[in-house]
Amino acid sequence: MTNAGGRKGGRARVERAERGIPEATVARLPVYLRALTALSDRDVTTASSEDLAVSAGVNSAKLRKDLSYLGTYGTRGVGYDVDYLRYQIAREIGLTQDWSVVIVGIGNLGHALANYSGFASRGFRVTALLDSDEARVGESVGDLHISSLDDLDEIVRSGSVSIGVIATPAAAAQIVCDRLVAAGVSSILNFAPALLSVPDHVDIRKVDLSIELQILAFHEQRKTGALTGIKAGTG
Amino acid sequence: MTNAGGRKGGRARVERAERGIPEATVARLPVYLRALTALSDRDVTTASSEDLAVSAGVNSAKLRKDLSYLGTYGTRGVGYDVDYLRYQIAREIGLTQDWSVVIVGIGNLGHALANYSGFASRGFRVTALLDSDEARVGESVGDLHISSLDDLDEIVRSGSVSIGVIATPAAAAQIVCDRLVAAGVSSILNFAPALLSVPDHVDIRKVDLSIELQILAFHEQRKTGALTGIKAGTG
DNA sequence: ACGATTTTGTTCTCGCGTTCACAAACTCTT
DNA sequence: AAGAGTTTGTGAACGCGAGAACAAAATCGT
Ligand SMILES: NC(=O)c1ccc[n+]([C@@H]2O[C@H](COP(=O)([O-])OP(=O)(O)OC[C@H]3O[C@@H](n4cnc5c(N)ncnc54)[C@H](O)[C@@H]3O)[C@@H](O)[C@H]2O)c1
Ligand SMILES: NC(=O)c1ccc[n+]([C@@H]2O[C@H](COP(=O)([O-])OP(=O)(O)OC[C@H]3O[C@@H](n4cnc5c(N)ncnc54)[C@H](O)[C@@H]3O)[C@@H](O)[C@H]2O)c1
Repeated sequence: MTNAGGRKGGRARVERAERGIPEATVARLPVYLRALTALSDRDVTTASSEDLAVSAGVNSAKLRKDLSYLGTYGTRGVGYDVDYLRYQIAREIGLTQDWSVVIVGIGNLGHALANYSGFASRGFRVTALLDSDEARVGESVGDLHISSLDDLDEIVRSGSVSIGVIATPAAAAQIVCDRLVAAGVSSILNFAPALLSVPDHVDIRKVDLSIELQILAFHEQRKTGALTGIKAGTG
Repeated sequence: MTNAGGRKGGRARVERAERGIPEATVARLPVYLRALTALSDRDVTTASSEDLAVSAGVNSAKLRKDLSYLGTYGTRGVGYDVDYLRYQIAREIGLTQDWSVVIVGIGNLGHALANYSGFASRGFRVTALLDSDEARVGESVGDLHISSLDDLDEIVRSGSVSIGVIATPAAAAQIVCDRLVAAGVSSILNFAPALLSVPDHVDIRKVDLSIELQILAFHEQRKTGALTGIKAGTG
């Protein structure tokens, strides 16, 4: 009776794809990479999964399982060679090549991103800054100068740009996104607080600072037992 | 034989806590809030779970289940009253009160955050900007001027600050974090690419743009079939 | 008044991710 | 060379979250 509906039929036997790395693992690989770099900088040549796990802030079993998806790079009884593992993870992520990035919307946030040196050091090369505000076009930020959005197609094509960063107001985000996609960009990082729709072949990730603060506020409210709900009082 | 080890004993019967909202749900509440605000701005007074789900970019069953953790705010056969639901979610998150925020590290990113109007409109009030660089102290950014880190304790105490944002270089992040905690801040948003350790009663969230780009790069590499691994060639 | 229609709230099932636990594989000591 | 010690890689159990499905509850039409 509980199961009156149609049955689901046979279980879809999913052959473990040759290279099917779980999404949760992918998100941790950069963390491991950072931990390995830190160890390498301290001239540590070998590290156990426990050492690495501490550096990365995760459980050691999880770390070992994550690494096992990439291959068998450790030595039982010894641990992992720091530089070797670092290279393997970098290769897996795709950091053995440089990636060209365009930033669209060079306002407060766009300026900060354009000036950030931490991208280049991780293999991301900001090749163009775009803005629709004609007053801003031509202005220079760091090594680059701001180009018009109309040059997008040419820039993407000639610069092999595959990653686009959206730092425009929310109202413009979808339009900018569409233009990026049309120009051939297939990965997008969105800072605007807006829901963007993209074709299947395009990957999109969002960073929303307001949401982060709201999540903190939720827990903060629980901690302080502020169940009265009304307090505040900044006139 | 497979199960030779010690058994785990009785199952921990977890009474569904009166207010045990799953973390995944908490993370989506701000998204629903934004969707509701957008609908309200368009003078929509009532919305079904399907309408809302589309606006928020989630599955409608998931949305209904999420909302059911908060209470019974819908009407069967009708849907949800937009403004009423919006208030209930805001109250649940804790946005019926203002939250004071301090930003530490007023460099590229800190400036952008300080100038961002989107925080205030969501109930977050930046009450102080702190930097260790004496040359910067006194400089004004928007309405505020930059204070010395030494004033942290006084600022936190007198301003009821509960949320701290770290936008310093990674090397300074842990020290700054410790000082925030010592001053009484119990929620921290960290932009520095560093692993921070905090006491149990402190919540910490991180935003790491490099990690986001690396995740995009991983998928991008798969898409372009760039399995050769060696290419790049920026001299 | 009552059946048809709509839509919520909730139950159930499935799959993913986390963690424990341990055999296999390696090094080190004697 | 053999045993003791160490650490990886992985099988298995478990818990959480996603989504399908449906009964309950409301409105609408006649
Ligand atoms: N500044 C922050 O710290 C911060 C924090 C969180 C979220 N955000 C979000 O990031 C985005 C940018 O924020 P900001 O503070 O830099 O805003 P901003 O107003 O300072 O900058 C926006 C820039 O985008 C440009 N622009 C507008 N429409 C455009 C279009 N169609 N094509 C190209 N460029 C266009 C504008 O000319 C401007 O230079 C916003 O969506 C904001 O909500 C910013
Ligand atoms: N700028 C970006 O777009 C961006 C992107 C991703 C990550 N980040 C990260 O955000 C952080 C800040 O980046 P940024 O570009 O603004 O750097 P920045 O160098 O421009 O600014 C850092 C600021 O922190 C201050 N500072 C240093 N030590 C301090 C201390 N102990 N106490 C208080 N203040 C201190 C400095 O005086 C400076 O004003 C870095 O960790 C960076 O990796 C920045």
